[in-house]
Amino acid sequence: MKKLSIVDIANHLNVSKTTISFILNGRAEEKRIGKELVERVQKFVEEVGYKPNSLAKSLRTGKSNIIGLMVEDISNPFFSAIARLIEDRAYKNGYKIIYCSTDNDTLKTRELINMFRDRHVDGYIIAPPKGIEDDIRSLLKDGMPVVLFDRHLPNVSTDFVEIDNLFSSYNATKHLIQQGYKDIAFITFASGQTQMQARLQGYHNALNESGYKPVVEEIVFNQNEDLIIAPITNFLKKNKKLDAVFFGTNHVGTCGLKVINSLGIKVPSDLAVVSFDDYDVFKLFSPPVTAIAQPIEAIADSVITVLLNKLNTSSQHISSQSIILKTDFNIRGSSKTTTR
Amino acid sequence: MKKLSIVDIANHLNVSKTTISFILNGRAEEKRIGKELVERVQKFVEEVGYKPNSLAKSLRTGKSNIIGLMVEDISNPFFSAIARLIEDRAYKNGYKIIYCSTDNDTLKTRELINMFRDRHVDGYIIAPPKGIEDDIRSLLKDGMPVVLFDRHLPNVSTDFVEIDNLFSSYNATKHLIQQGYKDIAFITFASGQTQMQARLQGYHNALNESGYKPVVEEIVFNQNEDLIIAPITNFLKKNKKLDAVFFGTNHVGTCGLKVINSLGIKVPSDLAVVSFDDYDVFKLFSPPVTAIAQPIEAIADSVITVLLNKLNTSSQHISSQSIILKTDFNIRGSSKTTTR
DNA sequence: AAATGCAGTTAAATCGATTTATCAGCCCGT
DNA sequence: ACGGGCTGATAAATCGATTTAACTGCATTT
Repeated sequence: MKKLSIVDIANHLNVSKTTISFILNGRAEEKRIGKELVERVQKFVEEVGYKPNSLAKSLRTGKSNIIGLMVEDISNPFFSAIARLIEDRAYKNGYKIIYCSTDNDTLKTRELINMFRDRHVDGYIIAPPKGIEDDIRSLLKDGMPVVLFDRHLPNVSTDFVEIDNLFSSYNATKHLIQQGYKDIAFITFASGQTQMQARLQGYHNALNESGYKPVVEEIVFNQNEDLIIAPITNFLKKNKKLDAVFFGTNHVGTCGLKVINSLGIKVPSDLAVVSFDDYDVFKLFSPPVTAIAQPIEAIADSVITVLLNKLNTSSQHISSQSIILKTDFNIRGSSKTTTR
Repeated sequence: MKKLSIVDIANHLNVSKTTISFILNGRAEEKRIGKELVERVQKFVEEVGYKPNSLAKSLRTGKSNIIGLMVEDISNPFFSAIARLIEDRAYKNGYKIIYCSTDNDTLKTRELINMFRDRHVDGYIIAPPKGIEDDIRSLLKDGMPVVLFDRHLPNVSTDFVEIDNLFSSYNATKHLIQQGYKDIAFITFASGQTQMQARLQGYHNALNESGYKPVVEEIVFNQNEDLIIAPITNFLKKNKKLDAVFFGTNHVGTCGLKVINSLGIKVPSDLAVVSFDDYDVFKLFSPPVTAIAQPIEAIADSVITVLLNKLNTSSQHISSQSIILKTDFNIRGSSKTTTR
C-alpha cells in the first residue's frame, strides 16, 4: 500500500486534481466549487488519511514551513532553554525547526546559512557570530525574514531581540561596589560581539564612577573545558588581591566556580562572585551565587513573534525593530548576608 | 539576479540538462561523457556557484538528507549534550537534523512522527515514550531506519542504544550500602519506560541482597518545576529516618538538591545523596554529589553510526542490534570522606 | 442572434531536479 | 550494403503538488 498522491484521490473520485487542490487549500469558495463536491472530497480525504506531499508543495510554492535556528551551542543551558521555547511556539504555529550550533565560528556559520538557504527555510533565527555581516545582508537582500537574538550586528539593519546588557552589567557591578568590594575582576570569553562589549562597558562604567581599577580577563573560547579552566586558574592565582569576580557568561561562571573549588577559595569571604546568566548551578552552589537572569521566555516569545510577523506580512516596508528586554538581578545568600 | 536552475546552466552551455545532471552526480564516466565537456561544465558550475535545488532533488529521489531527532526535552542537559554531538556527526556526514522535544507525551510524539514522515526525513533517532509502539512499528514496516536511544520498546524489534541501567543502579545502591547507609530511598519520575524500570530493579536488587527495605517515591513529571519540588519536599519531610537518597535522573536530582537546601538538610551527615546522570550541578554542589555518568559521546557515536549504517546499506536483511554501554560511577567527596 | 456573464470545473504549465529510453554517427565484419 | 556494437549525448517522462488560463453550458443582455 503506497502513499496516496493527489492524482490517486482525483482518479478515485473522478474529479480533476486541480479541484482537489483547490478544496484542500480552502479555495473552494473562491473558486466556486459546489458544496456537495467539496464535502465528498473532504470526506474521502479524511477517510484515507491523505496528506499532500510537502516536498512537492514546497517546490511549487517556495515555502517550506521550516525555520532555521542557529544558536551558539545547543548544549549551553541558556540556548537550549530558549531553543525549547522557540520550538514550542514554532510548532504551534505550523512551523518546524531545523537547528544547529555555530560555535561562534564564522566559517561554520556561513556554511550552515548556505545549508539552510539550500533547504529553503522560510525564516532565520540567529545568534550571530562576528564576521557574518555580509551573509546576513545577503539574506536580507533576498527578502528572507531574519531575526537576530542575544546580540546584534551593528552594521546590519535587521530585527533583533536582546537584553539590556549594559545596564544589567553596570547594575551588578554597582551591587558589588555597594557591598564594599573594591577589587572586582571581570572574567569572560574574548568576543567582539555586541552583548559582550556592552557587558564589559557596563562593568567599566560602574568602576569608573567609583574610581576603582578594572581588571579584565578574556578567555579564548574552546570546546574543551580544561582550556577554559586553566587560564581562569592562572588568573586567580596571579591576582590574589581580588575580593570579587564578575563572570560574563554562565559557561565562564561555571568553570570559574570549578576553579574556585579546586583552589579552595572561600565564597564570599575570600572572593565574592556574581555571574551573568542564571541557572541551576548558581542556585545550588554554596553559598548560592548572585546572578543576572535573562528573561528566557520573553526572549523566545519576542523572537518568534517578530519572525512570525515578518513571515505573515509580505510587505517589506516595515522597518526593522529592536527589542531590548530587562533582566532580573537575583541577589543570593553570599552578598546579602555579608557585610564588610 | 535569480537563483540559477539546471536549465539555465544547460542553456548557457548549449548542453542538455540531462548531461549536466549526470556530470554533477558523478555519473559522467558511467555515461561516457567526454572529459572535455565534463571539465567545461564543472568549471562553469563552480564559477557561478550553482547548487541544485535540494527540494526538487528530494522530490525526485525520495531522499531528504534530513534526520529526525526526537528527545524528551532539549532543555535537559543530558539530551542537549547528546543532541549537540549527534548534530556534529550528522552534519559531517551530509545530514541535517530536525529535532523536537516529545515531553514523553505519546500524542505529541505521534504528531511529531507524522510531521517528520511528512517531511520525508531519511531516518529517525528517538527517545521513545511509552505507547508509541505502533507508530514505530509502522515506520519500520515502511522500511524507515529507526534508532532508539536512552530506552527501548520491549515489544518492538528495532536497533537501540542504551546504557546498562540495571547494573549502574545496582552498583550505586550497593555503594551506598557499603558506606553503611541502611535507609535508602529511590526518588524518580513515574515512568513505565525501560530505562527507569531497570534502574528501579537495580535498586531493588541491591537492597534485597542486604535485606533492607526499599522506599520508592515516584514523581509525576511536570514542566513546572514547583510541582516536582513539592512532592519531594513532602516525601523528605515524611521520611525523616532516611539516611540516603538515590535520585533516578538529573532533573529529579537537581530538584532534590533544591529541596535539601531549602529544608536545611546537611549532606551527607543528615542524608547521603547519589544521582543518575552526572553534570555540573552535581560536581559543584557542596559537598559534590556522587553520580552515575552516562558516556554521552559514546552514546551519540553509537546512535549515529548505527543510523548511518542503516541509511547506507539498503539491505533489510540485517537484524536489529542493541548496543548497551557502560557508565562511569563518579564517587565524590561526600561519600568518600565519610565513614560511619 | 450575437455577445456577455457567471457558475462549476479542469487541462496544461510549472517548480527543478533525476532517470529512462532513445538517437545519431561511426566503425567493423561479412 | 546492412545489421551490430560503440560513443557521446539528449528528449521526454517522472516525482507530486500549485496555479494559470481556458472551457462548457446556461442565463441574461443588447
